[in-house]
Amino acid sequence: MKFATWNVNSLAVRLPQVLDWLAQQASNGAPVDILALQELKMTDDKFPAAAFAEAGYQAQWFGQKTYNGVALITRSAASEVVKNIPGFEDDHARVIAGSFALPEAPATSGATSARTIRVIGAYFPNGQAPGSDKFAYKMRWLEALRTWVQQELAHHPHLVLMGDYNITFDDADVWDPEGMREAIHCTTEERQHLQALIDLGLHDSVRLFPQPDKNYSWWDYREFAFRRNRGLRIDHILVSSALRPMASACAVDKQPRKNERPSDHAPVVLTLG
DNA sequence: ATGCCTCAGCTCCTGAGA
Repeated sequence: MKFATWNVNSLAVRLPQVLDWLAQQASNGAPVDILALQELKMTDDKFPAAAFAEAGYQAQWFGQKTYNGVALITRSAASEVVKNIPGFEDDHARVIAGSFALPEAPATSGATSARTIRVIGAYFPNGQAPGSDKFAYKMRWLEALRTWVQQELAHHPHLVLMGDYNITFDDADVWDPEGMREAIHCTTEERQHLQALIDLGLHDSVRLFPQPDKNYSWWDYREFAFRRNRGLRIDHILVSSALRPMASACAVDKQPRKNERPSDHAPVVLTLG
């Protein structure tokens, strides 16, 4: 079972690249089962559901004009779909969650929660700069997310939280750690929130496996940052402790960043089983 | 360089991204 997250920076612009990438993944033997998209930048009525259906995918989406917007593109049907963090007032479309059948679940337990996987796709706030109103919103959002994910984990031991976190774990995720010391995406406060998610019993999938040096998921469009590999690792797939033993591979796929007119983010891909 | 690139929108500039 294959999971992926990709901030596409406008689905209207990137749709052909997403469809090509899904087709290419399938032709390589293992199709993506669940793809979380961020930054759709479109209203719900503009979502290209028919194009995904033609490619063999169902979709759940939560759009917004100009900014934000998230979706789950999936081979099987979603249930228990939730949009945004319950109880947290938010003008932004940043979260979409769904439950899916888990084929690899242990046969010993008959509980529904053991046979389903809970998937949360999220576009974490950027935060702009420490001390700004947007940073304060990011902190409030992170606090609400943690509280909700804790509740979700209690009901769904098999849980994946993936998306554009807009937070680096540590200096290894930053091309210039000294230059970006306590800058946005790298502050102690943001990293404490990320650690608080880990402390709920989640694991950074990428770090479960050997990775290349300077392993990033986002590169600025400017200054030839991708060519120089001046990037950040801010897109993450966190898996719960119950799922961790099933993880067999996880990596950033840099190939789509080499496309003509690419997103500034590359997809991260996790294989379970 | 409070810029550099890219995208959306009340589009020939501005806000936002990260």
